[in-house]
Amino acid sequence: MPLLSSSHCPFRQRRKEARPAELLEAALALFVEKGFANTRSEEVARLAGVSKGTLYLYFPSKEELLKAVIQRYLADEIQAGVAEAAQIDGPTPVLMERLLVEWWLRVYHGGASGVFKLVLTEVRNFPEIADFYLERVVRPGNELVGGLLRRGQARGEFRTVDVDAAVHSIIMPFVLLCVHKHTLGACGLISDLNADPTGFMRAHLGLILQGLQVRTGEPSRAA
Amino acid sequence: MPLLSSSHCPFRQRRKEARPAELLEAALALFVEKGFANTRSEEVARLAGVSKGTLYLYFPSKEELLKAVIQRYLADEIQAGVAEAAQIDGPTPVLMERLLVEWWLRVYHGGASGVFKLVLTEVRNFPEIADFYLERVVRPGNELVGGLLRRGQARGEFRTVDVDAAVHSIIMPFVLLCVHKHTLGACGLISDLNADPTGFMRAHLGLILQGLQVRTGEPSRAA
Amino acid sequence: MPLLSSSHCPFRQRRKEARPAELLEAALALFVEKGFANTRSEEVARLAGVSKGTLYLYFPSKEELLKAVIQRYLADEIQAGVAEAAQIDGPTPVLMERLLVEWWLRVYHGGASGVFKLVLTEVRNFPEIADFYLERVVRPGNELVGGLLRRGQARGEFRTVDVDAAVHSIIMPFVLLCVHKHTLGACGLISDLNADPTGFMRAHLGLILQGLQVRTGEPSRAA
Amino acid sequence: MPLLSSSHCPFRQRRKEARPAELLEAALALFVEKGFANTRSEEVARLAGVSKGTLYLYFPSKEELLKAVIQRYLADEIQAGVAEAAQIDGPTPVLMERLLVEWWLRVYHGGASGVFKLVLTEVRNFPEIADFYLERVVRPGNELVGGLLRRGQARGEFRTVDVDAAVHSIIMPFVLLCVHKHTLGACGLISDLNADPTGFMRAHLGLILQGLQVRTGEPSRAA
DNA sequence: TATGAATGAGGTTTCATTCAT
DNA sequence: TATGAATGAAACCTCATTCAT
Repeated sequence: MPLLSSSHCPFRQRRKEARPAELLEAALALFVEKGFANTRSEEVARLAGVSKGTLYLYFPSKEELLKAVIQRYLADEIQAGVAEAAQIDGPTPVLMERLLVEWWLRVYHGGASGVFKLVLTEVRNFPEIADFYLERVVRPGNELVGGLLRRGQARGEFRTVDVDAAVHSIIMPFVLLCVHKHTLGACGLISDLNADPTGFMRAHLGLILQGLQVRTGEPSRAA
Repeated sequence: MPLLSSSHCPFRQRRKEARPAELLEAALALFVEKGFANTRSEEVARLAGVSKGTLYLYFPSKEELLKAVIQRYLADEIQAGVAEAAQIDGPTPVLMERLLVEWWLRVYHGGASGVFKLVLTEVRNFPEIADFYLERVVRPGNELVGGLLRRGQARGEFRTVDVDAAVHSIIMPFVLLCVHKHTLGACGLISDLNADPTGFMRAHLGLILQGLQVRTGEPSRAA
Repeated sequence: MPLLSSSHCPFRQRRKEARPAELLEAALALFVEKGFANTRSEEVARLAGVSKGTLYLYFPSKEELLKAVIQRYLADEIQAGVAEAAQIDGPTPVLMERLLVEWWLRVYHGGASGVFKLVLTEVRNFPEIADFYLERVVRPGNELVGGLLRRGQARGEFRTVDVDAAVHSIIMPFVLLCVHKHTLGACGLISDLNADPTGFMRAHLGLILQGLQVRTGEPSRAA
Repeated sequence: MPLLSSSHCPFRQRRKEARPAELLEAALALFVEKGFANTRSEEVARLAGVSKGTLYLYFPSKEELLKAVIQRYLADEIQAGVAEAAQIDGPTPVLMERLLVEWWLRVYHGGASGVFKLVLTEVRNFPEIADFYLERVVRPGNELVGGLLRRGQARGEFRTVDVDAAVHSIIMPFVLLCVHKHTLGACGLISDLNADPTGFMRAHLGLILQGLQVRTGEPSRAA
């Protein structure tokens, strides 16, 4: 990022560089809340504190703005999680608990949370989103969790299961939790779920980890 | 005087009674595929084989059509599942496997499948949908699965777990599987998941059921 | 009117012959109340107790229905007034008072009243109406009142005035009173005027008749 | 930063300020000519030299445009008349002749003329118009003329009559003259009336003033 | 760089009229 | 004769996008 770019007029310069981020933030909030088609581009501009025309200086169309929002808010968080995963060590169940719950809580409370709803809502209309989402979100996510599962199996900590299916069993509730936050949860309902996301995440992972335990008398893969 | 007016026109009469269902079917397909806002009401009419104006003879507005679609396609399937659950008996794990997988496969392959996407997509714009969805879908569903879990715990088949959380651990992947069918799955991607939904459902439930098993040495609630 | 026309099926026959009148009555009420463009042809049919299609068996279009309404409800009343005028005799001021007030009260309380509003409202859109209205309403009316004025002048009862202008001075408030009944008067307002139309008519004619009196010292035409 | 934004665009600025008046003028002409319901909002825009969308930048709906037209074109003229009346003095009959005929000729030839037709045509559909019309037009008008009548009676110039009724006898032909200008008069007919409005107004007022004269031998109120 | 006035394609909805029964 | 389901032209209004300033 050009933190110290071209020099004249420092104030406008700073604004100019901040604009895209401000517009993306406004767009994320509104697209998630009202849906892409129901958000007027002027609303995005106003929420970002600029005028309609200015939006088009930074993004060529509303559709490109949508894509930019998704890219911006998903890639970061996912990559952070993957990077984190590479750095820690210890018994896999403990590791999974620490890594997944902590990571996903950041996702849940951060900007990326709403993007899950946005992607589900808009992929059919903008199929390019699918490619990006699969490449940058689904695949790294699956590999991260799948890697942990295989690690646990290799170390004899987990019993032998269909890794791909288990990955989905683990991740899907996490994803849907985010989606609910911005759909039913935003209507003042389903309070039990979104009232205590941490509690649910822990309970969910606890259930799954027990499901992965090596059953007595059953030879684990590592044995 | 048309003394027989109530049935004086067999062909048109039959059409008149068939229209609403035909329109709802067309609306479901298009709303799920393209989103509510991106579907022109004329498209719905054409797909149902009638003209723009005819749609408005049966539904007062596009918005009411949406609500009718959701009501029509969800209530049926859910109630069928609940009714089924009341009639069978046997060991709870077997029962869960049979009931949930069979039932949900019908949901997955039937019309209700797309409604999950539709609800997630549109609740924020039409909050009345939330009430209906919670009352008719979320609550009965949670009670069905929660009842099975408590039954298993009471019979000493399952260990003691947070029932509400476990319900979500079980159901959420089933729901998201339906949503994926109509989002990423419809983009020709994520073939592993939507290529073999039965396989995933079985694997998922297998993992969960093992997670619910009474651990050796741990006193179950029933013991 | 064919009161005893073709013989079979007396009930339907009677209905069939009553239909046009019933439709005209319904149309008058609705056109006056809501305006021509804001009245749906189905509403007219329903108020007349028939279905949409039946209306078109009797009138080829909504526009023709409008014209028929105006013709039907104006011609009668006006001609009645003219006919009446020819039959009475006596001092012209007394005659005018009797004739005009009585006649116009019938108009005011009858169906023709609303047609004045209807004509003012719709002539610009259907200029054929103007011809009919002028020929059948304006001209006979003017001639009736003008005739009375000239009769009074000839008999030395009225001073010499511009007859055409005086005709309008006399008639216009009568016409506007009818219009008000269906416009401002129908909004629950201007109660003083429409609360006592007879009172106003008498007072108005009284003022005019005094205005027509032969001034002392001024030679009347008859002298 | 656009520090001078409030005036940074002289040409467009001037247009922006001129637009509402231009749109109101176009709307008046078309609404009076074709009726409110028969005038497409795009026609109004085109006549004002702008596009459909621009109209909606200045008026939120066609209905609001109608109300704005009525307010704009009536209030001005009426208030001008009232203001004028307060400033002159002399014998009441002379005063009435001068004031009413001059004032009303301005109304007749100005924009307000058509609004009378518009109000009569549309009050039933938009009852809010009635309140405004009564408050701003009917009441001031009645008070103006009523005041003159009472002044004349107090000064012994007029005989005792029902003031309210006389007010209507005076005003109604003036109003209907305006209405005729835009209805029958616009169809190329009734030429005698609208060919010489001044003549009619004078003749009408002359007749009324004679009707108000103190009759010989009758004690006037002032005597 | 930033603005916001202007555009016009496009969407929802209405309703006069037709026609099979 | 009477019905009312069906049609589709036409109206209102929105909003993404442009461009003069």
